Amino acid sequence: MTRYWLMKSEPDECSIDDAMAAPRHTVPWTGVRNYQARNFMRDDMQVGDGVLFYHSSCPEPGIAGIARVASGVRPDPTQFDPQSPYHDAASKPDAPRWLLLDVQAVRKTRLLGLAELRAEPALQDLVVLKRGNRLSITPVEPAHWKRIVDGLLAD
DNA sequence: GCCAACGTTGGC
DNA sequence: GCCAACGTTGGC
Repeated sequence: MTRYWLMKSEPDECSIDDAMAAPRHTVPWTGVRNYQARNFMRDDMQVGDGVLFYHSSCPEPGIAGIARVASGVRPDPTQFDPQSPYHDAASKPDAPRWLLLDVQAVRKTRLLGLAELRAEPALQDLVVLKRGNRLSITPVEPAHWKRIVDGLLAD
């Protein structure tokens, strides 16, 4: 249904450069530990959907690239790995709690920082700009996608 | 490091 | 089911 998404990644863990350097520019989106974000992946995201690749918890937070959804969901193996910071002892292999999908980077863009996004009147309702937003995956309205990809990033 | 905002947990 | 306590997120 929805065709566009914004996905947050901490660049220390997986930056747009890391994704572009990966085989087929594709990385497994590990570490989602929020039910709403998981349900987006499981129920709503489809191969080919557009993704705004967002860098969070870093010196320059903002949109750093364009990507696409490249697979359906499968269990996130890090939940079963005791060494992983994403380990979830309550999740059992026969009933995995957490899922991931593949994200394929399309291109790195100039950094569209938060201040620039907030300064754009057409983007006032972009979910990631809302106060207190903590969801790591959020839907993006087609008009917002167009404003960002065909507008701000088209220079 | 601070702190606002939010999700989760657990006692009742 | 309520809600206080707690942990986490994430910008600054």
